[in-house]
Amino acid sequence: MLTERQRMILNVIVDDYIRSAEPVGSRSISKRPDVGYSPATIRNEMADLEELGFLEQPHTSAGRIPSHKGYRYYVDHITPWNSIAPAELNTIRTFFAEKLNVMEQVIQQSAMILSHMTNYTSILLGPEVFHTSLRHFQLLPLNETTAVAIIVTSTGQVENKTVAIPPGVSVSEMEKVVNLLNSKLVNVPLFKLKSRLYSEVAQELERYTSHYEELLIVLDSVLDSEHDHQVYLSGTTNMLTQPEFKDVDKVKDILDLLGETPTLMKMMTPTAGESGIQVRIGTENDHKAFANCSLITATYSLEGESLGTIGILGPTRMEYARVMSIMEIISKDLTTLLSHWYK
Amino acid sequence: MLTERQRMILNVIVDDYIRSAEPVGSRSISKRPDVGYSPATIRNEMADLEELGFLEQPHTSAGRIPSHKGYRYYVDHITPWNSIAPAELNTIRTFFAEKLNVMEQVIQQSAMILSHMTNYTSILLGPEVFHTSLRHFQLLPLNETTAVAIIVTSTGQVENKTVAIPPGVSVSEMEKVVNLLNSKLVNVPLFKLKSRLYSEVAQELERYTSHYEELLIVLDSVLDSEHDHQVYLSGTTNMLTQPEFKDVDKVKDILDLLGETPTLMKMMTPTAGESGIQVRIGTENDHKAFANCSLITATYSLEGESLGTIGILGPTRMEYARVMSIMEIISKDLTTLLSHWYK
DNA sequence: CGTTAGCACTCGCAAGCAATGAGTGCTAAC
DNA sequence: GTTAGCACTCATTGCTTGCGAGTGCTAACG
Repeated sequence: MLTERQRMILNVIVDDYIRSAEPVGSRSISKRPDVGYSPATIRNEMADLEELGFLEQPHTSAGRIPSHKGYRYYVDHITPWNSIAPAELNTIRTFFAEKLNVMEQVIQQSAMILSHMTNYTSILLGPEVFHTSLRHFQLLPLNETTAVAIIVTSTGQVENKTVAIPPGVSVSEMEKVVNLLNSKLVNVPLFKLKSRLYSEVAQELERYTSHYEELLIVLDSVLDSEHDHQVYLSGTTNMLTQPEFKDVDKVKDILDLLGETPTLMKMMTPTAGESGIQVRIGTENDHKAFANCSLITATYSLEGESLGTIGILGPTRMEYARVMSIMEIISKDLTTLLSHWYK
Repeated sequence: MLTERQRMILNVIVDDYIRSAEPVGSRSISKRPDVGYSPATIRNEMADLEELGFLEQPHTSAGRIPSHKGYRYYVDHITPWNSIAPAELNTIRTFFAEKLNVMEQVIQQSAMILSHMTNYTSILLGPEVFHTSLRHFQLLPLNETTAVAIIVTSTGQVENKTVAIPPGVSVSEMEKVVNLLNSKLVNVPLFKLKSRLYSEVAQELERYTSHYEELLIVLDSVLDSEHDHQVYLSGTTNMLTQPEFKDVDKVKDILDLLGETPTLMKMMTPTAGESGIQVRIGTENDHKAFANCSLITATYSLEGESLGTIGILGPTRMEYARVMSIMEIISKDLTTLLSHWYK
């Protein structure tokens, strides 16, 4: 569809624009040592590329900038992802060599590394509910009226919730309930807990205690605990350093959106069947606030099943090659780290 | 020091500037129905006020704006904190009437209410370590090599940490250790835990187990767990809506600072001996990034001892009266909520 | 003597305008 | 097919000008 020369020119334009954030003119392209054509020739090709929809002109008499389609082509044809210095690779490697034994810490630190290395905003999604099951359930009384319910998951995460003890329920009664839950619900995936509570536990519970209904309500609320505050952000203010976001209003929309955990989760949840590194350019993100942003995501996994997602959000004018290499490395390293842990 | 009329004029100027964010001229003051003087008279007074350091002129031939000293005077002489609508009061009251039984949730929600009602940024400091003690300690084995240590505090907070089990330690040994810790350390303030571990527990531990040293290292790291990730932010992007921060560079510094938890903690920790509502205007905050911001803080307490701090960060041109009323109410309500809980 | 009217003066700001220059499209020549 | 040349476009810059909001000062007024 595109001639070799057109591809080359498109590449140069995207690269240049990523660097400078300014429209690229024919003259500056022609002056590059690896381009052997005069400005006029370049101009002809650029006109063609614009007609094909790969380039845009902010206004007549300005240079060209890549269109979304142009970025898309560029991204789809990035060849060998060089563009990452050995020193940087080393940063990553030494990080993962460190002894980190809390999942949450690993994720958090990974987010920081990502945003620092790229100068964009990083969004990490923790291990997902779907692949995590209950390992242990516990209830610790605090005083006569309240207790802490503790849920330990198969990935070692611990969630807790303070609950009110229904009046009249004795300690031994509570113990029985806890034992019942552990025998019935261990190894059940988290997202199935609530349905299992009703299908398997409820009847038996009725036999154990007279406070059947109150207890069921409490247990329901415990198992309901949101397993979704597991979105980690880092480098949000990096957005502000990008020249395209010097307009405060635009950036506010973006930052506001970054504050909405549920939205982020939806955005970062991989579409079924897709794996590897995903790039969503500009309006391909279905949020209007991200119309001028690109989101690059990758998944990390355990035993072939994807556990979570790492993502980088930046302007459409993003250093795709570089970011994609970094993501590739980090997602792989996360995967191996996890498999070492749980083997 | 100031005449009645000067005070009145200063008040009008501050009020006006808070509303409009634009320098206030003599004419507009004179036109207010409650001001019975001509622009010329006002001008004379304004010249005096400027000489005294209460007002500033951005440039000749512009109106006046309050200086830091002017704000300070204004704040110190705010009289009846009216300025809060019954409907708003109701919002707060119904919020605190809701059944909230997790400390963390209360704090988080309070942060949201504060930022929503004021349209500024709210910073909340959770209950401090100093007034919290250990209620319960627990160790849950995950598999042969790792376990989750769980610490429940007297305020109902639960912290957990994954630790490696020293090889060779049996389950019964672990249980003994846990029992020992509970008998020795319950009701000890969190910040004393580590010293008590060595002074009271260590010797006895040596008699119980042959893995004395390894276990001590593990326990040390467990009790070390940072109790400091308890700064809650809400409405950070509200900063962006203020006209004085339409310059992205300034706002970036502020947002960056807001991301630094330790700095925030330091800033929000009340200076000894001070209580009630504190206002720090402009450069009174010792961070250069906050030179154009004001920080209003209040503490909430339990049984007379202050537990934590709530704060609002906004531009120096802040609705002091309004914000201070809201803070007053919320800090009091937080205090009563807590005392109801723990009584 | 405090207050006010009047007036000259300052100065930021917006509008208008010309010069600049980067960049284009087109045509004709190589 | 490539390139040199040229007329044209248009955002940006710098400059001038006029406007108006606001001041400070002086003199007059009750």
